[in-house]
Amino acid sequence: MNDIDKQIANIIQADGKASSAEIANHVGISVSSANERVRKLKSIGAITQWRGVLNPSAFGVELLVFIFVDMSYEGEYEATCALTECPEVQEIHHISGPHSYLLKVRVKNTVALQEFINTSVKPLKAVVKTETLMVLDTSKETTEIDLGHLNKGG
Amino acid sequence: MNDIDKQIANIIQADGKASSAEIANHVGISVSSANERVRKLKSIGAITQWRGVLNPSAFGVELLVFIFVDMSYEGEYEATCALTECPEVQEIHHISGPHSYLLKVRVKNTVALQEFINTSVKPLKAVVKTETLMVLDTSKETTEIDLGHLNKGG
DNA sequence: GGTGAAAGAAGATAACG
DNA sequence: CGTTATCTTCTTTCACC
Repeated sequence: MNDIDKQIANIIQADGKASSAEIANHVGISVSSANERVRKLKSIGAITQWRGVLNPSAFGVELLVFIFVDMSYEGEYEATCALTECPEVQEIHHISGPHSYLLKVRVKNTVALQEFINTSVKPLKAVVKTETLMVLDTSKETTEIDLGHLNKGG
Repeated sequence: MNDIDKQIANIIQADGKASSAEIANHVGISVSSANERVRKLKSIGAITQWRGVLNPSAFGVELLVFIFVDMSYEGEYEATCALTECPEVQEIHHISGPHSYLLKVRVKNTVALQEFINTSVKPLKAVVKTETLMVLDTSKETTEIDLGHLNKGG
């Protein structure tokens, strides 16, 4: 994992459709070498997947919310497993602070949100309390990580 | 935008490397038709981009945090613009409730977090207060949206 | 909208320097 | 690690239903 690998990863995380030729040109190596590096980055789990990103509202999914979920220790594992299975749940984070978990959830509308909370969250044994934050507007949303100055702070 | 389009979008959001032939097979149309539908989904903005997803820890980015940012109205726009430019910031959501904004931020470690808050957040005029939630563990993280039962709740 | 065929581009593999 | 050659696969385009 040297600087060229990071450059390649950076290209791919910005454009999943970048061809091997484009990658090779940008980092200044041959196509076959670029191919080999991408293969290796994938095999060691540095690049985990390729995805198309959809515009939720184009599919009628208009609501984005974050939900704090407070859980008791008993049944915690089962609860997170159940939540993982919910297609509306995009992210599940175990967090520090007064709340146990933070969920990122996308649903069609408030009716669907109500239904999700009532049928998929509240029935879980471990769930003690929930607190929902409605997102009014999202000005940035990317999966890109900062590979620009990895020496920062370390 | 019919059912076949949604099926195609669903395949692509799960696997950005799915070939036209694979897509065509799965939805039961010809390769050229599948291609045309993908082109159209892209042109109408239903599919916004293709991305490779990196494993942050493979690149030394070990910390994920959510930061509540309270802002005054004055300078709010400039502040969000400035935050948008920060590579550490993956998401910026304007939210309801006592806090103004919720940021999703990835940095190398606590030192980098400290530096980010001190140099990129606190100096912004509109920023009144911040509250940082540390993520201890992430059990699910995807960009996929639920296209399975779009009639839910509507 | 959909199909199938053909030409061009890109990917994967292997031998060699 | 780069080059070249080869094989395979995907994409794009076009004429046609």
